[in-house]
Amino acid sequence: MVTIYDVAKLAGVSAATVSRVVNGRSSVDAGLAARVQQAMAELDYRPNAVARNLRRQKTSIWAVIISDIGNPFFTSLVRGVEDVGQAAGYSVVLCNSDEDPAKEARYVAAALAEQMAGVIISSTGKAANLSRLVDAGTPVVAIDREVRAAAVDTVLVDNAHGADLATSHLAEQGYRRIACITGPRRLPTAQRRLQGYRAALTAYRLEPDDNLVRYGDYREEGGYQAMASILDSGAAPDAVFAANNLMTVGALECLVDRGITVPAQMGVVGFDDIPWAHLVRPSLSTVVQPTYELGRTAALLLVERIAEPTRPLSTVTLRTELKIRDSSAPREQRFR
Amino acid sequence: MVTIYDVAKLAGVSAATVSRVVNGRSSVDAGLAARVQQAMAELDYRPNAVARNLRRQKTSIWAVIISDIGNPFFTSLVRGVEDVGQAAGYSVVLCNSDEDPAKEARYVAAALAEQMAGVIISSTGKAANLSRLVDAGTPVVAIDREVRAAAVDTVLVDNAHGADLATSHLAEQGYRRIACITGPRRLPTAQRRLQGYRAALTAYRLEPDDNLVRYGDYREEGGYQAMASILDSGAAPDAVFAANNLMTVGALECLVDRGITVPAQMGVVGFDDIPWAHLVRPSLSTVVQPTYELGRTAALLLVERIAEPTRPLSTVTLRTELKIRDSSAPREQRFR
DNA sequence: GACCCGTGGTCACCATCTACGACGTCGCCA
DNA sequence: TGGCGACGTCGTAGATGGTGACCACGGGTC
Repeated sequence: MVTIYDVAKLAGVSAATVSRVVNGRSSVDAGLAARVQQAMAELDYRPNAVARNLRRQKTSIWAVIISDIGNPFFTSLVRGVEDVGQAAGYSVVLCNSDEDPAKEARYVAAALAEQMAGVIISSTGKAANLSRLVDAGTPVVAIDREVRAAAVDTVLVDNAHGADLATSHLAEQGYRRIACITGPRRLPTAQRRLQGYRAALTAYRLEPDDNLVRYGDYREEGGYQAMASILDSGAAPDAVFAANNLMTVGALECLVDRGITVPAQMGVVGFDDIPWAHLVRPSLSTVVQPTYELGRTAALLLVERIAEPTRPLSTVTLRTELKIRDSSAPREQRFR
Repeated sequence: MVTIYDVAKLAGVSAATVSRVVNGRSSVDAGLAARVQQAMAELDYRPNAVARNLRRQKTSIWAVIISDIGNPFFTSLVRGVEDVGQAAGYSVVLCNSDEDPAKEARYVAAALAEQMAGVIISSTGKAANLSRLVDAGTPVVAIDREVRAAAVDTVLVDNAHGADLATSHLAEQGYRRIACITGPRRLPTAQRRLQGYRAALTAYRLEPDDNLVRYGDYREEGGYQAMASILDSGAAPDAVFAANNLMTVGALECLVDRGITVPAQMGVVGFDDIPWAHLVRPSLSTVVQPTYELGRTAALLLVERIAEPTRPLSTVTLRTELKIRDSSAPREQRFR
């Protein structure tokens, strides 16, 4: 490995001068600087980031800890983070916790041990993981999922409102027995989306029925199971609102398997878009989240938090939007 | 930050002893070890990985550099890498090059500077990036895409064979004017898949026609454009083989927009599965790659390479499999 | 009494950064 | 013109946290 001393020796200066040239922090005589530059080029010198990190007590890497790499929700979110991060001089690496608090804890520990410059995290819900970062002084931004017990900047979408939109839309289309498949109980997004669903029922004077509600796991399998369970319960839904994209897919699969046609026999609206939603037949109505913007916003917050660690906490809530496609076609056209 | 010295002072031992307890390398008296453990717990001591990395001259992190985080192909591949990596004591972080050699170079530079323990990379094609890693002694495994000019272990799928399978299948189903949308010219996977397509044409005595071939960008947009271009050229295809999943989706969209029905007017087979392929109507026939296994195999090779840096290079080629669904239904049923 | 082994401390080292001080030059003023 | 202060530039030295080679010590064994 070529070190700063090798460069210094070749250029006939001290290591400190080479360091100054590399970092451009302090003024160095132009002639000397040129000699150093040449020596660096000649030796193909690359500063050792590990040593630099140790000395500076921080790195120039951000960790983005996401809860499910298989969920396309995160891909454009990550792009948003990356674009801002790169522009600000950071490398962005991704860690996949797979909804497993233990795996999340591992990555949090790694981020701490490696002294990452910042962390953006979609938490599995364990506040302790976040607090550990905050206590160590690592700048953190929570994304998609708020963590009440931890004092961190947060970027959310208006989950309740989006769910309300979706459910209201179904109600307006004439559906009367609207089921809801929400996410894991412990996740605030699941709670909020359920709230929004219930608010819409109330607004449209539809009878709430616990037999129409299930808690899934935010994955395809869970959506399938929940849909099957609702159907088997005899609750006789005529529509379903699924609280995330993968569960919507799972629910659809279940409906296909049971020979239930959408939307003729069952209206469907999902929360969060899926790629190729328009290729799926029938095309899926969904609550669309501004995923890229979510990532961007989180990254901007992180930049600000790094620049000013003591600034007051902020929570940014972004708007969702209902995208109406075929799976929630008006019921009255067929049955009234 | 709690350092090893703080722990040492509290436990009344030297820092070296604490280090020994932490790493369990050398024998330490049980009583002392217990005191050290207690002191560590009391202070919530976490070893500084940066300092350790500097001293040891390597980290315990793997970087997986992928070319498109939006492509679901990579998600299960990454899971395969992670499962093996975690088991072997490594943390796995993801870097997204977005098919941009400059971004790839950035991440390679970061992996070098941070002295990553190993790198698994799906290269954009710039051999220089790989060689830089190899020259610096970083263990590297190329995945999905071979890089001829670089001396690295490689894990591939039988691209030509898979493309041959897909094209032959279309031919057997009675399609005669089979188009091909392959990937960027510079990528070996694109070349191999085109080879396989041509081999199948030859085998079935179908006339090759350059008007039926396009080079896309492995993204949705490129698939759309390529499909449109083929249709506009007057080449009159009756089927199309698209050389990756996202381009297949793009091609389908184009067909939908033009009112061309699949498979009645156009048979379609894609390379690499997409999630929810069975929900898309018509359901998509695809060449399925063993993505999880790809990741797993690459990770295992990396482990071996780390253990034995001088072992001879190996290339593992995994089998693909044709999954027949509705988009390639027999042509003769309708037209003969 | 010599040797060995288990145990634990000392110290050099990893590559880089930076506070501090030294040195030289320049300008200003007497 | 000489002296002094200011400033720019550069080197020295210590610091960053942890590791491991080496050494010292003490007790046991032959």
